[in-house]
Amino acid sequence: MESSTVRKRLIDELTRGRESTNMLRVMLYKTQNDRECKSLLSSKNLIEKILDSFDKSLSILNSSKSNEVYDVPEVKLWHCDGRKLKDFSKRTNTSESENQIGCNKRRKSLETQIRETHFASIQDCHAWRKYGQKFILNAQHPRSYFRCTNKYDQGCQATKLVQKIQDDPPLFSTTYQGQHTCKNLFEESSHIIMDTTANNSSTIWSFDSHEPNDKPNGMVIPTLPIIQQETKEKVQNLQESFSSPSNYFLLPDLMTLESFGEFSFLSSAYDHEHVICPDVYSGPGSALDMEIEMMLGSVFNDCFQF
DNA sequence: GGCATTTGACCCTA
DNA sequence: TAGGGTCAAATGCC
Repeated sequence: MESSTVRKRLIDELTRGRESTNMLRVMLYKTQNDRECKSLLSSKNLIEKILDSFDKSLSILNSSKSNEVYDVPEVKLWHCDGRKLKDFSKRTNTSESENQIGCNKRRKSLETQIRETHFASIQDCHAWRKYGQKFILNAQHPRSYFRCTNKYDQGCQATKLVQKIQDDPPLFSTTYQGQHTCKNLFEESSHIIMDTTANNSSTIWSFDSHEPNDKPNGMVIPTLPIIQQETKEKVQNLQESFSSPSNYFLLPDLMTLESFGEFSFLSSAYDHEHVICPDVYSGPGSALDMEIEMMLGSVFNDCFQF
């Protein structure tokens, strides 16, 4: 089969799967607040579609005799201990070792993880502070450096660097270095809010689509959840309990987003008084959401890197 | 005023 | 020595 055809089929199938997954997620949240569970049957159908997409994609891959033309990433995570790193950008005159981001040539020795996404990573739920930006040799866009905001008060050594590696559709590569050793107050706060929502179901999770053309590859980017009045007070109390104004727990990574100016459509939600990070505002289905996001989201994100 | 971001300079390593 | 990573003063925003 011709490589371009295979590629197109793969993208089509994966796109379908991704759209279905997003729809499923919306349904699950809807079901969460809908005691009648009307959408359960449709959810089952969606799951079948997703599985079908996966099966077809795998079938296409398996039926191809060589993998040299597809450039499908085989490794999702790369480490600095000698395991393979993916070519990070369109460098042409550099050696392979120089293409290994954060490795070999530089001082980094901490464990490194690389993720490529169509957005600048908005759901890791850690507060990051930008401490540098630099144009990298042969890179089209500057690389931004972030450290955990708890670096000094808790000694957290986690850092990440974000680089835009493609314009259309926007593609970012985020390299996480080191583990968070800080106490993640997001997790604590989520428990408080979970209890609240479990009792009164006053939450609205809005996943309305924006303009389709605003999103790369027709991705459905959910709008941020809005907390209604009943939870407002508890969130305010939560915010007041934070000891320092330097702890910007509300949508920390949107700052990252905005630093790239690519997702200004989120600004309205970002400015909303009661908007918090989706991972923070964890309703009863939040664990499932995280799993979906981590498992399916990362899979599809990686698959789109042809 | 306090905080985050920007940016030039410096540090460190291959 | 080149170049990526980090620091810290300057600047801007709220």
